[in-house]
Amino acid sequence: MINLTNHSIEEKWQKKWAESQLFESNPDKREKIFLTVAYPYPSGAMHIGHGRTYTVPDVYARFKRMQGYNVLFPMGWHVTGAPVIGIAKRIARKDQWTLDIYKNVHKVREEELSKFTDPEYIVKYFSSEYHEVMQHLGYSIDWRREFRTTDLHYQKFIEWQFRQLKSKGFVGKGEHPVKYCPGCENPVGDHDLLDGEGVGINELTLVKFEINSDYFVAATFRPETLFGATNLWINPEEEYIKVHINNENWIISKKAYNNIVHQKKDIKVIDEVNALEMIGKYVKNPVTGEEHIILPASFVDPEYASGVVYSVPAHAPADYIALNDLKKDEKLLEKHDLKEKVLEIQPINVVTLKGFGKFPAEEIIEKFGVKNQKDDKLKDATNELYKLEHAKGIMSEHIKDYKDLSVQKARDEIIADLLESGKGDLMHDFTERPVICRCGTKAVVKILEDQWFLKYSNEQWKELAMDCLGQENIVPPEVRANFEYYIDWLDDWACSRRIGLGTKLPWDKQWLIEPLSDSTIYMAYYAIAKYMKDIDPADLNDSFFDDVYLDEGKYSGGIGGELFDSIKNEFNYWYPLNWRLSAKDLVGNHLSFHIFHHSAIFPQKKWPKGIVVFGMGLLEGNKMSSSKGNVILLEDAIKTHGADVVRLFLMASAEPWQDFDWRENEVKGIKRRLEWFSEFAGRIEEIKDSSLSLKSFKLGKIKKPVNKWLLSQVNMRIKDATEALEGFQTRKALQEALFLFKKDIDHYFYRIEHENEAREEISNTLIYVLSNWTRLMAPFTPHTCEEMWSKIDGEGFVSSAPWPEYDPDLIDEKVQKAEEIVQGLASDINEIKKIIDTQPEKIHIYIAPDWKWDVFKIAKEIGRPDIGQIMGISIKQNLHDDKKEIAEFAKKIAREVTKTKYVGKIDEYSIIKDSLDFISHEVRAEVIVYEEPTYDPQNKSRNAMPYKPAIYIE
RNA sequence: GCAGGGAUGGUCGAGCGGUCAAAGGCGCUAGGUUGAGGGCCUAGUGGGGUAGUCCCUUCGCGGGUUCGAAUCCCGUUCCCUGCACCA
Repeated sequence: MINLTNHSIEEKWQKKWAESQLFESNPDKREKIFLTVAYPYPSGAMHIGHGRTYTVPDVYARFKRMQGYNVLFPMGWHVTGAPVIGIAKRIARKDQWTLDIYKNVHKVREEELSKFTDPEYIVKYFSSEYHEVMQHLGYSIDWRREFRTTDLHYQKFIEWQFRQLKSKGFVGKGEHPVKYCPGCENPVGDHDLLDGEGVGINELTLVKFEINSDYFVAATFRPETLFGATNLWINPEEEYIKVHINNENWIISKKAYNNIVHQKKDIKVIDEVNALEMIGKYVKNPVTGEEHIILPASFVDPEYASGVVYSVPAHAPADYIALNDLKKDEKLLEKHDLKEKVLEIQPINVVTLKGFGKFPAEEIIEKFGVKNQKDDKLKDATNELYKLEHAKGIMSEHIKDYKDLSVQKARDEIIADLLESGKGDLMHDFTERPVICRCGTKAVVKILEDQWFLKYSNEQWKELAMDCLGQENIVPPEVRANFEYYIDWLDDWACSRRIGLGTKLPWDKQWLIEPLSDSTIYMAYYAIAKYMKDIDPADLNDSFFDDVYLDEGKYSGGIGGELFDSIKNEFNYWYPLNWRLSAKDLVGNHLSFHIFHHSAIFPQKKWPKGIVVFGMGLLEGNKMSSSKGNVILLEDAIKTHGADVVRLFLMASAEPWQDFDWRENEVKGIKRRLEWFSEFAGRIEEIKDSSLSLKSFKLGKIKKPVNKWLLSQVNMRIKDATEALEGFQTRKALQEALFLFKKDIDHYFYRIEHENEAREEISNTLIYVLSNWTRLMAPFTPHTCEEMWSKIDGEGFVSSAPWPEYDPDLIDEKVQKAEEIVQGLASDINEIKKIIDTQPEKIHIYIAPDWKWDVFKIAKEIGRPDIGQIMGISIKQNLHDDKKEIAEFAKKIAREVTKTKYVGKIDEYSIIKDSLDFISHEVRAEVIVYEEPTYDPQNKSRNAMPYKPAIYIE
């Protein structure tokens, strides 16, 4: 047995692999496979969740290598991006929470932690840690190609990539809303927030209601309801102001100005407005031309949007109830002298909604039991109605320009119309509040101007991307629909950033290239990365990349011709990429970008060939999360369980695209299974009574059914495991190659326990099994398998041994069925024994006569439980004299036959005869099998059926 | 709301027209092995019945197609994931 937590064995093989340069892949005559997995963003320690991500490609790479392919599996470090900047700042600020996480979860030593005020240091620290852990796990990575995305060479590559995209017209300039902290004067990401994580940004429509050549500007999510407006709402307890913008004066709340000022150019405050005085005045509806009164409402949030709302009591529960509240509020009405004007306001229907009357707002308020405008249930009622009308609403008959349109469609058209006619505008606000920066300042939505975009909205580009996707293999196939959806849906993507590490936009150096955009075609960089250490970045001009990657133009620069040629050859050998592996949640951006960028830059023959998508990791049923401390570090897991156990568990507990759950208990189970496997050779030696060697081993002729059975099983497992691995189904492959296989072998050992003859045939069978099994397991547990392989004199490394190929001639359904018959017979006898509750001395077994086999075959060919037809054909063929018996039998098997797998006639007599020792032992009695029922006092033999011999116990 | 995926026995999870009372793991029960324990091996793990290989109920819920459905179709309820500037 191999001690799995004896790390010297792991180290020994890792060292030998490195010394023999086994995984350093160079172009040669063989067929190649190039696979990459998303390079990590090393802002923390590597935990078991990451472990699965990187073990899958390693297993596949090892598998393909054994199949004879030239496999390239490289690794790099994605250190561009903003998060580490925030982390470094927080460490510098001695933020306790951050310090705790890094000390206790990421297990960074005190003296190292003090250097973490430098973001570059953080990524360097963790990328070397990742590197080490990956080596400890025995990954078959070609480390000569390792790089960081801040390397000067890489930056040259990215600059080229972006100039390419720009020259093709796929990069454009525009504006874009972001979360922004006025205090820090910087855009903020989720990790920079104290509160408001995951909050989105909504677009609202601004509608201009004229009053004395100025405009009250109301914000709405539902501009299609403008036709049902009855009045305007403002909050009389808040301050309102007049601002000047685009030669217009807008009236909005003072607090709203603090947001809008970040979104509109050339906007300035020109006057204060007395809100109370405005109450009772009239504004003009820009689409209907009607006059609406301005009324007071406490529900109007002065901080949200513009602080002005127009009222649609027919469809907005808040408006409806605020109007009712006001109608009842004698004091307030009196105060503003509004009584008559308010009482005459009636809701106006705009949207027709099946199942509702003219005023759905009224109905939904009753349904939810909302009491007044301060009731919490108001929000639920509003959401409910909003959803219903959005999904199923139709514009009513009397809305002349938009009638019969769906609400969704009408809304889009109205927004476009308002913008075009200058009667409306757009603004943004958060979906939820509050959103607070870690510095304590309230964040706002800011429109960044001069922002650069990747124009994923470009139709030609989308088409290219679709074409590229169309020729790729997607694993699992269900996510293809996802890709199609996202490629269609993706809009322009802001690809420039103000803060973070990364490459500067080559033509506009104030911007950094955003990290999801500088990691889309870097697989092409791996192909050339191993040459970079001897190359001056200055020699990597655009002509270099044009020539190497696109075979366009001619390189002019300092790199020598011979060297240049091998770089170019190397790329053309490895590209296109065969497999790209990444996480499920990146389908909508990173992986789609990968497709977009390849299709834009590379000719079709260099387009990627396949994508594999990963699920998430759970820890004892809970989501793994470094920030919550709910992780196990890989390094720790390796120390306690051993590298192979960790690998095995990660591969066996779920398919790559499913979520896996790290349960300590099950990990221990896996460990025992692997120990069992590593003991296997020892058990064979015990049986053989001498040491094993694969040198000069030959299987020889196998005669015994049980040995044939095992050979059949082995070959079936090889076949199934290989097919599973071809499709990245590591779990299924291991079910076959380890768990079910182990059951076969348990069964086999149990079966031959009382076998004293044919020891040589048995040990030969077992050595055959061992040789195949060790190779079958090698991609999963390479250290254990190398150790076993060397102990049995396998040739070279098992890592480069030929992958076992199944022998179709050895997979024999009849042999498998025969074993089933023996098993079934023993358990049937035991069942009957239990029922009659005696300890018999003799058991007689009768097999089905030939005519029953014939009838059975006929029944099988008919395929349906049609007794008449079975009998008809059987009688016509004159299979048996006694028609009554045929009838009886036909009736019995009619239904049975649809449930039984028919593999042809089996010589049951010799099968059972060969297994008499085993059956006798199982049933603890003497067993006699008859070819003909020469002794059958109770006429039990008539019960015999194909695959089900009859039994008589006495 | 939009898109995608899912609901299987105590639990995790295969199966995706007949070989399905439904693989395998874990858990539980019994037996064997062991100095005890662990481990390992064997058997059982929805209910009932019988000299037998059978019957009944079950794969979210309700219908349907079929000689036959966990598997196909329709409806319905519930759950998970993503929806962007975050790697």
